[in-house]
Amino acid sequence: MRNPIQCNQCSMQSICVPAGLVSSEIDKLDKSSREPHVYSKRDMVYSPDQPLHSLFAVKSGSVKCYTIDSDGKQQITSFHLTGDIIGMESISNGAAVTYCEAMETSMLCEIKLNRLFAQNFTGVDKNLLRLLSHRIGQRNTHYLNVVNTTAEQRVASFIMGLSDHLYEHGFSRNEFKLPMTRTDIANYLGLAVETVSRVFSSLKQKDIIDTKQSILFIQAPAELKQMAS
Amino acid sequence: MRNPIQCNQCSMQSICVPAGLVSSEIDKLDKSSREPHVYSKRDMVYSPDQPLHSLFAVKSGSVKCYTIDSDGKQQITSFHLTGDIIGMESISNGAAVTYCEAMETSMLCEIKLNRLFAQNFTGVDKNLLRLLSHRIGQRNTHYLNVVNTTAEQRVASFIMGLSDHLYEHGFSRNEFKLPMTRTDIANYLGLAVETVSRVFSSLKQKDIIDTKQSILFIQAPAELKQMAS
DNA sequence: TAACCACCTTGATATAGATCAAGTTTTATA
DNA sequence: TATAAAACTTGATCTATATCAAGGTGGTTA
Repeated sequence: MRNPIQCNQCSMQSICVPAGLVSSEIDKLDKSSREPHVYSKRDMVYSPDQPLHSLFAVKSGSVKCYTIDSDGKQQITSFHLTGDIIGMESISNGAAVTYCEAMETSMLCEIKLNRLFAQNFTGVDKNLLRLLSHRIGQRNTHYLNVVNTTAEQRVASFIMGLSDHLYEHGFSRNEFKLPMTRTDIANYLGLAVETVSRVFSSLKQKDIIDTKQSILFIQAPAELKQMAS
Repeated sequence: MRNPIQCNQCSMQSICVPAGLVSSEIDKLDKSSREPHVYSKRDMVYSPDQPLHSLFAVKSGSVKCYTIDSDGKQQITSFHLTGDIIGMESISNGAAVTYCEAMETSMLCEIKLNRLFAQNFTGVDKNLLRLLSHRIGQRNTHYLNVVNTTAEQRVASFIMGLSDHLYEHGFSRNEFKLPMTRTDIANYLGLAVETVSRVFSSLKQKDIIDTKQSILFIQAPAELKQMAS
């Protein structure tokens, strides 16, 4: 692709794993690690059991990770937006464990693990360790949001989570595009689509949020946070 | 404590993080890292926000990790038995994020992170990374077991999970002690105690399991596995 | 051994959210 | 731009599991 953003100019430097590298070392990364790959909506980044010895950094766009059980039912385990690193659960066995699919046109950088493991790339391991540790915490948080909570709490917490993430990555906190369908949100939160739709309607009626197409406006962030608690 | 088992004789060598160390390096571990600490029932291993720069290996017994939300409600996030390493989610910020409490008399080894990070302990980082990656996968699995599943599926899957874990650590696959109460199981699975009790009764009536005090017998492993699917 | 207490079980009832159904709006495609 | 398909919404009904209630069991301590 033309005009790729170099790692040392990338907005993701602080979160991307190669951040532990000094500038001179970035040149040692091979081309596929330096340049983002473009995925169109519904393109698959990886599939279960596929050998995988890389992480991927989401430079732009969004992806969803999901499993498909024995009777063909999809279960979404995570959504990832700009600034996320994905594929961490594959390190332990060198193979993908979920499907990972682009929800819209997205750019992802591949980060090859053998490069990170090379001895001369000091400081990376510790960074990477923190990243994985943080992800374990995030998985726990999502679990806590789904177990023993009402539909309204789950949806409120989901929206707040997106809002916080986007804000941390320089986007608006109270106005953003929802890249996933209601069906996907419902699946992710363990609810029926109809229930999610009803919660959205109810939040709109209370003037806590508003929507225009896929744009979401948070009108009463404090109330929403309260609900999410 | 008298007669501690040395790391190089420990049954947990293959899973414990210091496994990456050669024998001569084990002597470099300080005393607290070499000798297990004994916890009695209800003793706290760590509490939220407490500075934590160690992992803990469960050499024997069992612990539960839980959070307490703003209105005082406990939510169990994980149970850990012999062979588990705990505290991984604390690496990212150097502080515990949950309570960790012994469910019975238990022995835990403290593994200090700064020892693992020391350069001369090569091979450890990669091991540790695999361990964390595996834990992310486990968290996903637990989430999948709780979201969009029936009470019977959750309980069946929970029992199978325990059975598999114990078998992997040299214990009987079909006869073992449940160290946690029904209330704790219910909380962990996002169910009411009464529901868990009813599922146990129903499984007993179908001759799939049996119980005698806190001992659980799996009489029809195949059927149970089928239910768990 | 008694007696207390935590834990467990079973039954009756209530309810949050699933499912079923039908229409509306938005998005994609020719 | 027209048309089809996908996504979303709202209403009616059903159901799995929560909640409420009460009794039973086993384990611990004096």
